[in-house]
Amino acid sequence: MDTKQKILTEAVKLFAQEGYEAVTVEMIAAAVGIKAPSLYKHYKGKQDIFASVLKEMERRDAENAANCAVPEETIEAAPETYADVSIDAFLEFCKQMFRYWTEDDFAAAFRRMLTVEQYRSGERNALYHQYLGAGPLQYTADVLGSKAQALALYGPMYLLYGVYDQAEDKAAVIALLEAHLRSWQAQYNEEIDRETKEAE
Amino acid sequence: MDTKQKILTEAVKLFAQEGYEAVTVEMIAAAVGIKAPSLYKHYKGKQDIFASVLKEMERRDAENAANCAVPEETIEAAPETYADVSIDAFLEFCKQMFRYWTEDDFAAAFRRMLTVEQYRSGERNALYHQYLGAGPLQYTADVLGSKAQALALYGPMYLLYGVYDQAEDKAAVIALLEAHLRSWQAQYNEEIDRETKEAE
DNA sequence: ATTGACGGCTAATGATTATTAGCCTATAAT
DNA sequence: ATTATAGGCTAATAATCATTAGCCGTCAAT
Repeated sequence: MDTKQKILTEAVKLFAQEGYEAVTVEMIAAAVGIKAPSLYKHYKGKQDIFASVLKEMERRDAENAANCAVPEETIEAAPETYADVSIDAFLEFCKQMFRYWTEDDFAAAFRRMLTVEQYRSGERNALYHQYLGAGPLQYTADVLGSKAQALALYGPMYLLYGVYDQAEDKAAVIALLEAHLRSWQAQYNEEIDRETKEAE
Repeated sequence: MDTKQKILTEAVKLFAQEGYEAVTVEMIAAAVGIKAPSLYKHYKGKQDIFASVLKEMERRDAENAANCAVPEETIEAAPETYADVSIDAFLEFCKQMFRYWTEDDFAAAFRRMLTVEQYRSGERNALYHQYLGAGPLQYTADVLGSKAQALALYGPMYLLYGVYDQAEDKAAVIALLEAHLRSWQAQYNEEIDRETKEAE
């Protein structure tokens, strides 16, 4: 029972580090602590393990999304009065997402796996962008109502994923993220002010 | 003569799309238009081809850097008077770099290759960050004298690499990049003003 | 007690693949 | 003219790998 799950968690780590083709079923089996043929008692083959990793991430992502208060109708519903508090909530959501994709072992490995597999097929490219690239960027743009502001907010976060991965001091990267979110908000507020004045 | 070079340009494209392990020497040979054993008249083997791709990029990068007016002592030398024109020059340099890493076929393929190979060894990870990750970020921070500003400037550019790769309308991404550079500069100028006033 | 399924193992198989051996042609240099 | 080299080819080799066949112990349910 436990073995079937462990195969997925070890496989995603190996796929992330080596890439799908470079990982042998023997490597996965060794990481789990069994022999290669035993894997076939749980999955139909290597492809099936990969597909199951995708399914497992889908499951975990839904689970995680349920735990985060996703701000749905923030700006559109109340652009004036509640803008500040809504933006605060959205930035908190951004921070939670960042921590999820870096600190959760499975999610972090999955992110790296998609990164190294993204160019191998249109399907994988779509998944990469859905989870990590154009997807979050578009979502942020929808929330903020501005593509340029979305780029200014999410771009640095996206870069920090890679910085986090290789950083010795992980806490320092989180601090850098928080500093970014604060300074983005300051700049955002100034632009809102400017637009409000221009509207007069 | 031409064959030896073509092997590198076809190999880097394949390595980018499939990853090193997933590429067979036969695939490279087919892309070049010869049979696999003929590759060994030019290179010692697959590893040697990969190593030669790295060397070739090093050569091209130096060549490209020579063509770009790299602003060395911009801010440090003249923080007050020439700050604006220096920043302009640096932003132009950023744009040139972005175009190089997206529009130059070899550089774009090399960037994707490093992206998918970055986790396979410490050496490759170091190369990835030198060319694309922490390296440019650090350089930008040195030029601007601010890590936060470097993140705000380079983060979105880094994200746009991925957006560019999958975009149907490449010109629109370049336009997005230019809009980003302009709005970053506006925000940067405001922060400089604020700091100047606080200093009084 | 027996049975059957679950999950491990070893051994075998067939495909793929990097690399080498050895051959042939054209062309440039002596 | 001859010769040597560069650069292509086919055929062979040895290794690696995914997958299958078939065996065995454990343990829960009948």
